[in-house]
Amino acid sequence: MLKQETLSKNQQIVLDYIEKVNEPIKAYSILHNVQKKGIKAPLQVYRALDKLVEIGKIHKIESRNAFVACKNSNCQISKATVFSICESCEEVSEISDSKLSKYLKNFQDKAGMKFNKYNLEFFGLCKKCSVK
Amino acid sequence: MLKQETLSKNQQIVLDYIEKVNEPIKAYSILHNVQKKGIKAPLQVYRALDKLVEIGKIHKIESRNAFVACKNSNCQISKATVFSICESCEEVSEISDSKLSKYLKNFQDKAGMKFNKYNLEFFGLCKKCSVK
DNA sequence: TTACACAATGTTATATTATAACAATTAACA
DNA sequence: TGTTAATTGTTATAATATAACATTGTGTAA
Ligand SMILES: [Zn+2]
Ligand SMILES: [Zn+2]
Ligand SMILES: [Zn+2]
Ligand SMILES: [Zn+2]
Repeated sequence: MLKQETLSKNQQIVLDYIEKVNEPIKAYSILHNVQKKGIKAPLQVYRALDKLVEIGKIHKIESRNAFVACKNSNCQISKATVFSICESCEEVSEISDSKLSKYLKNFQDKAGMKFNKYNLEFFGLCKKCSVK
Repeated sequence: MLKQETLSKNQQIVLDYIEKVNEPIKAYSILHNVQKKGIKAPLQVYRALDKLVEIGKIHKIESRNAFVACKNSNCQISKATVFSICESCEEVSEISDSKLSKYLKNFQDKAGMKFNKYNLEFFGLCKKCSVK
């Protein structure tokens, strides 16, 4: 079987919603908001989320247990993610910095581990919250 | 009041256990293992964990919801953490690489955010699991 | 076309992780 | 000593995530 190129019904419903809200959102919040589309149980959401993360359409913000759509068309594999998170307003942005990416991709630890993935989360204050 | 320099009873019990096991461990696993010391409820564990994270004695591995003792005497503030995680055996190590630290500390994103903290998790296969 | 394999779905129940709320106690300090 | 903040104890509950199993859909190949 060829690799799936179209999303299934539930996957599409969940992705549509995540792309619409355009900010990190939690699984149960997704559930509440797609119930009118026929998705009834947490598992249906989590399964869709798993798949969408796997194919890089969305990312999980680990420190927040939240999911956000990928806006970075070139990270379709979800293997190298960098986010900035405002600790005041919780605004999250995906950072796309080729120099940083290259640096991290090539990073070698002393124990000789073979890395195939990383996730970096920066925390601080966004511009708006800095001036408050 | 001066900044606390000694740990409270529950904080010390939890820290002792985390340092003893010397690998990432989950909150409820800690709970089960310190019940003989008189800690009875999840909240007692979580409160101790919060404090220990805050003062940098332990770190949270966000992608695993687990906690590990800090072995890196110079990151007493828990504001700049880097881990390698083996996706096969789940071994976790704290990476201390001054060049990487400096690079990340000085990283500036395009939106002008002021960062005061970061957490980086690398995923891959450790040496042992690579040869399997 | 039929049979197969696999992906996706539906559903119920349950496991795991974490916090709310409130009362009581202890420790630091002016 | 009186005041404040930190810590503890306790019960209940919220929030996040998965197990298990039956069913349906979909692409592939005999
Ligand atoms: Zn992305
Ligand atoms: Zn902000
Ligand atoms: Zn550390
Ligand atoms: Zn390993």
